[in-house]
Amino acid sequence: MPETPGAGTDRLMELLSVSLGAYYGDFTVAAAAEGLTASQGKTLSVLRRGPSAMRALATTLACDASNMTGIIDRLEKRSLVRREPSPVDRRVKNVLLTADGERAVDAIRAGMRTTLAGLETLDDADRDVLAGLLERVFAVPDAEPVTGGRTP
Amino acid sequence: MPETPGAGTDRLMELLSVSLGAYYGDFTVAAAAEGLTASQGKTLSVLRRGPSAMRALATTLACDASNMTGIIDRLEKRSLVRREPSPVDRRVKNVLLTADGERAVDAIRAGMRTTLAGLETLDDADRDVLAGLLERVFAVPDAEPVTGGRTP
DNA sequence: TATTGTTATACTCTATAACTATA
DNA sequence: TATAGTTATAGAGTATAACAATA
Repeated sequence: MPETPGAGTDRLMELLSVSLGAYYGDFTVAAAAEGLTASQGKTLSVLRRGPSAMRALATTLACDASNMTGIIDRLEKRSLVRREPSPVDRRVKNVLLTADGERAVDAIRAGMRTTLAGLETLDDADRDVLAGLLERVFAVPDAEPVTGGRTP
Repeated sequence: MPETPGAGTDRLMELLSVSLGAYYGDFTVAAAAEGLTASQGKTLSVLRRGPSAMRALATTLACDASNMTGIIDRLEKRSLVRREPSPVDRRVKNVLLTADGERAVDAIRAGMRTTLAGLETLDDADRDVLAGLLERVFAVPDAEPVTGGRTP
């Protein structure tokens, strides 16, 4: 039972700030090597998981829907993504990655050498532990208490 | 001995990407609550560790020196930072946080409720483990092999 | 000569508001 | 009426190139 909630939190917040800052810097440099901005790279990364409507994309990227138009415009001009009208709702447009877009995402990931090198220093067990902790802290692990579940 | 280097790396990279997105989103919202952009908030956070010359600040924030002029201009206009000529080199200007600037940084950190809540789910032991792993992966643990060090 | 900070420029990102075409 | 995507606009971030002051 931690007596002082938030006691060791300050140090971890600082460490997260530095760590994720390093990750973000690495990502930005790798994206720039492909001639892409961080936002463009992030957009492509999200689309790597599958097609998405403009609105959903904006929600995922936590930006206003009006931004997506410009970002997707520029990516489409470079043939990295493609807009496609939804078959079920004529208002929505789905965005999908082209083959070139997939290649770009992979190139960015492969170009994150600092981060990759850092991860290589961990063995499989450590990776599992880190993954588990990150999931608990950030993935908000279906935190809702199951209806009717026990509350000791 | 990991037979397949990079095997479990993909999943971790994906997880880091999601974690960073969550952290950064939380930070951006908390900064916006103070009327600050993410870049401004990041700049203030860096200055929380101590004063810094314009050039050093740009290096830390991984952006061009010319950007800092505008960012610091806007922060200074709001009395969150102050420029001060260096006593030792008349070319350099040191930037320091004002009392209001310190308050703003603290408010941002306190406003990152999602991240703080996530960290609260960890007990002290877990926090130590996470901190240790992050340091190993990102802090670039003086990776250079000590000259003359053993290479088993 | 090299470096620090700044300016000028151009492009991208970002949110707000208003518009259109659907639903 | 409500929603998806777009446009217009304005402010902020970003890199490049050029500059003055200083080292």
